[in-house]
Parts: sequence; C-alpha cells; structure tokens
Amino acid sequence: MNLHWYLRMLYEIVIGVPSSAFSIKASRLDGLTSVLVVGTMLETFCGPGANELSMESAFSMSFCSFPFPKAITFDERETLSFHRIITSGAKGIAGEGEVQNLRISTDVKRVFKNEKVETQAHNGGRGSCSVFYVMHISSSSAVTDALATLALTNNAPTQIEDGNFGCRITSHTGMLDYSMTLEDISQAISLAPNCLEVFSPTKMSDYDGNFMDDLPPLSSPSIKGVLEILDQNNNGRNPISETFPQTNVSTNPQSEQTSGGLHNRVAARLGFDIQPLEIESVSPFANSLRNPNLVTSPILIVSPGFSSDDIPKEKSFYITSHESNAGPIGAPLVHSCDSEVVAETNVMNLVSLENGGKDNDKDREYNQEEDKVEDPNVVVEPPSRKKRKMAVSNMMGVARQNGTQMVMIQVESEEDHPDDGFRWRKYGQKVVTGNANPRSYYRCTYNGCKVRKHVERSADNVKFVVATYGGIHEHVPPPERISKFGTKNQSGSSMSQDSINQTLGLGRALHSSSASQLFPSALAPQLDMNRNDVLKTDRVIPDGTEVFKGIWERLSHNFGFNF
DNA sequence: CGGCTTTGACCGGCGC
DNA sequence: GCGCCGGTCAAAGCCG
Ligand SMILES: [Zn+2]
Repeated sequence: MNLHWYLRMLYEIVIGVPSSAFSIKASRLDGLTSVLVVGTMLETFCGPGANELSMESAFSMSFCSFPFPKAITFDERETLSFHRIITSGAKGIAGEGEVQNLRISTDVKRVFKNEKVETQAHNGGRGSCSVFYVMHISSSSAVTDALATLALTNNAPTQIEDGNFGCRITSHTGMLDYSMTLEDISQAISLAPNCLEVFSPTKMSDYDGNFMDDLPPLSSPSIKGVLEILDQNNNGRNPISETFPQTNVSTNPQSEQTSGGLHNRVAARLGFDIQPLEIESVSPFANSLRNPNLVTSPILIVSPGFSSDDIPKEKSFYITSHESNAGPIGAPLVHSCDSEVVAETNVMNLVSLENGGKDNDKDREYNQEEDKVEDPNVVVEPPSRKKRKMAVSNMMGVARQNGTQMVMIQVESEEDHPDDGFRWRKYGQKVVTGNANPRSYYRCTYNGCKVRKHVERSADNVKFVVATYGGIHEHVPPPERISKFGTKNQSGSSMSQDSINQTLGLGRALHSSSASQLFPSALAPQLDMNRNDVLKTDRVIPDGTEVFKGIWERLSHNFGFNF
C-alpha cells in the first residue's frame, strides 16, 4: 500500500473534496481519518478521537424506529458514546440495515423489478464517535459518489478496518428515504447516555451559527501539514491499524479541548465544550443558498402566482406553511438524491420561485410562513425559472389548491404511475392544456381516505413524471407493502403513537427532516424502508460527473495527479 | 367477483 | 350568460 498516496487521497477525499466540490467546509483534526476501497466499495473511516462526524446521511437509518427488515435495534446500536447527534434533514435510503460484528451498518440496495441489485451503499460505524452529523443526503450522496468514483478510478488501495466508524459506499441509490423522526432521535438519545443534545433543525435559521456556512473560508491544511499530522499520528504506529476501538469516549465533554470554528460554535451554542472533531463537515444547506449549482436539491417550492410557463395549468399555487405534519415523505424523489451515476441532470437544484406577481398580499403571507420553515436548500431564484427548472431532475413543490394543500413531485420514471407505496384507484384522465401528455387522476383506495393525486408526464421532459398530491393519508400504507419482506420491526418496540402520527402525517411534533418540514409527508408517497422495488422511481439523483470533475481538477492542480 | 382502468358525461369555477 | 377547462362521476369494461 502506498501510504503517501493514501494520505493524500485521504485528505483530498475526506477534507478536500467536500470543500472544493461542494463548498462544504471541512477540516481534518487530530486523529486518523482514512479512505479506502474494499473491492468495489469505498470506505471512509474516522479514527480514534473522533467524536463528531458528518459524512453519511444514510446513517440516520441506524436511529430509525421505522420497522424495516434487519433493523438495528436501539439497544444493539453502539450509540452509547454519542453525546451529540445532529440531524439536518437527513434521510436514510430505503434499504436494509444489519448489525455486523463490531459495527453498526446499514446496507442500501437498489433493486429493480428484475430483482437485480444495481447499486449498493453500505455504512458502518462504531460507538467511537460521540457525535455525528448527518448531512443532507443530496449532498452527502453526491460527495460519496464522487469519492467512490475517484477512489475506484485510481485503484485506491484496499484496506479493511474493523474498528472504527466508517462508511462504505459504492454508489448511492434511491430517492426513497426514511426520515428520522423525533421519536427516532429521542430513542437514540435515551439509549445514548452521553448524548447531551440533539440538534434537529427545523428551519434555516436553526443552522445559523451551527454550521460553517458563515465561517471564514476553510483553511485547508496543506499537503505538508497533512503529512506532518500524519507523521505525528504515525509516530510509531500504523495509522490504519491504530484506529481501533476506541472505548475511551470521553464522558465529560466539558473537559475536552475544542478545535475548529464549527467546534467552537457548537460549543458556544451548547454552552459547553465538546471533544475535538475528527472531521468537520458542514451542512451544505447554506451553501446551496449561495451557490445552487454546487449543492442541489430536487425540491421545488412553488410560489403563488407561479406562471403557467413554469407549471402549466395549475391555477393556484401557494406556498403552504409547511406545518410540522412531518412524516415520511416519500417522495421518490427528493431527498434522496443520490446517485445514479448519470447525467448532468442529476445535479439537483432546489429552487424557490418568486411570486409571479398577483395576489401579492396573500403571497407575502404565505411566503412569510414559508420563511419560518424555510428549507435550507431553498434557493431563491427569481429569474430564469424555466431554465432552472430544466436543470432540475427531481423536484418537489408545495402548493395550495382549492383550499387543500398540494404537494407536487417530479420524478424521473419510465412508468406513468410510479409506485409510491399507497394504493390508488384511477378515476379519471384528461389532457390539460399545456401538456400533450394526459393527466391521470387517482384517489387513495384506503377506506375513507380522501387523498387524491394526479400524475402526468412532464411537458418539458417526458422522462419525468409529475405527481401532485392533495390531502393527508390518515392511515399507514397498505400492510402488504410493509410486510413485503415479512419481517417485523426488530427494533423490539412498536411504533409509538407519535411515531405513527408522524407517519400518518398527523404528527405535530417538529421533525428533523427538512423535507418533512417542507412537505406534509403524508401527502407524498410513502417512504418505505421495506420496499426494495420502489427505487425505480428515484432515478433522479445527482450526478457525480461534475463533482468528480471538480475533484479531478483539484487533485490535478494540487498534486499533479494525472488520472 | 373484487379491484382496477377506461372513458364520455357531468359539474362548477372562472374569464370574457 | 356562455363557453372553456380542470376535476369528478359512474357505467362499462378488463383481468386475474
Ligand atoms: Zn390514503
């Protein structure tokens, strides 16, 4: 193994890439951090001393109470050492999780109709991290995809490390994510005595001061610096083998030394100090506000007065208050963004369209409400709406129509009526002006459920299917779907009422998921961790192309790499 | 026969 | 008021 290369790659990938490619400020602090490839999988690890990590959104699955096969039960999870859990609209990709020896892991598989697994993502971690962040999946997946691509392209050395927190990813998969709920988090907390706080942002301002978006530019350590650190760390010990178990997670964060801007900020916010960071990874949310081209999202906020040019024929689009009826948003789309390595269209943009001009008073009212729960990913982008829209691969929008909340989701799909977890009965079809593709009307077949939706192929791009949901399911998705895998909730405990309420979209508790905050999850397709066949609708993800390009350029420039 | 789609009729809101 | 249009109804048909 070429340690030199390894270290450089380590730095670049773990620190440099997020910074350069995504404007995610990050820094490498004391301790070992590694990136390696096992077979076709990329692995990243944080060594001893790590107490905070933001790397992989899929990790949120580890804390989910949602019943899915092979779920990691809370009491099995090595969460004891976490003293802080930070979520940021994270969603774990639908898939399965399992406990492997000495690590927490989640496996994510993308399974198509033919049952063939196309991509996989695997995450594993140990309790050596007392804190971990969960990045917005759209960004984290893009990052990890890029990293994986890069590492694989360069035949990164393979190394297996059992002892530490890490994630192993081949390629991110679907768009169907599970949203962590407060229930999940509270359970995690209850089982993580060292977890002093859970940061569950509910609106953009929650991130203020808690992430590095408003911090000075990252002062990336030079290669020399990295090597120096390496020398220090490697002083007599193998940086890789040294990583193991860290059982000495500090129980007294206040006594720990702080390091790093984010760290200081966090400490300040918390009122006490926390342990040094192994990695600082910042939510890309704020960055997306500034630079939508870097970190993108499939979410589309449709403002009142939205012109028909943007969304044909929807007469009344009003931003809703996005109350907190969180729940699984199943939008096949959105949030997850991940990565099918594909076209540039995979780069997602979250766009908040400006008012079209009419109903300004009302618009303003709605907008204000919107601001309160503004999704960090929302990008105000007045002009060139159409153009932006074209760049969006998956979108989600919220509107109010005829007094009922409407959620619009655009997802790439070959099927005219992508499966979203609920059962629907078609009750009409019409061709509406502005779109030669017929619009189909569906109503939820659940007894008494009033939820309806209409689905149509996008006039702009027939590859996309636009589904507009209205109403809230006051029930869970059809059991047959949930029990598809025939496994019971292995977390040992059944869903609490709150959890159920959230699932139903009735919950009023704040939700950790920004998406859930934005959208009445129950309106959207059910996010079902148990379904492997749903991912066919989520082919929208961000492409790693541009990211990789950025990485490549950076590597070439900094290190003279010539891949 | 249940569950679903198809499809023309119907209806109500809105703009002219 | 009239006609357009999006949305819905419901009878008929399809299918396993
Ligand atoms: Zn329903």
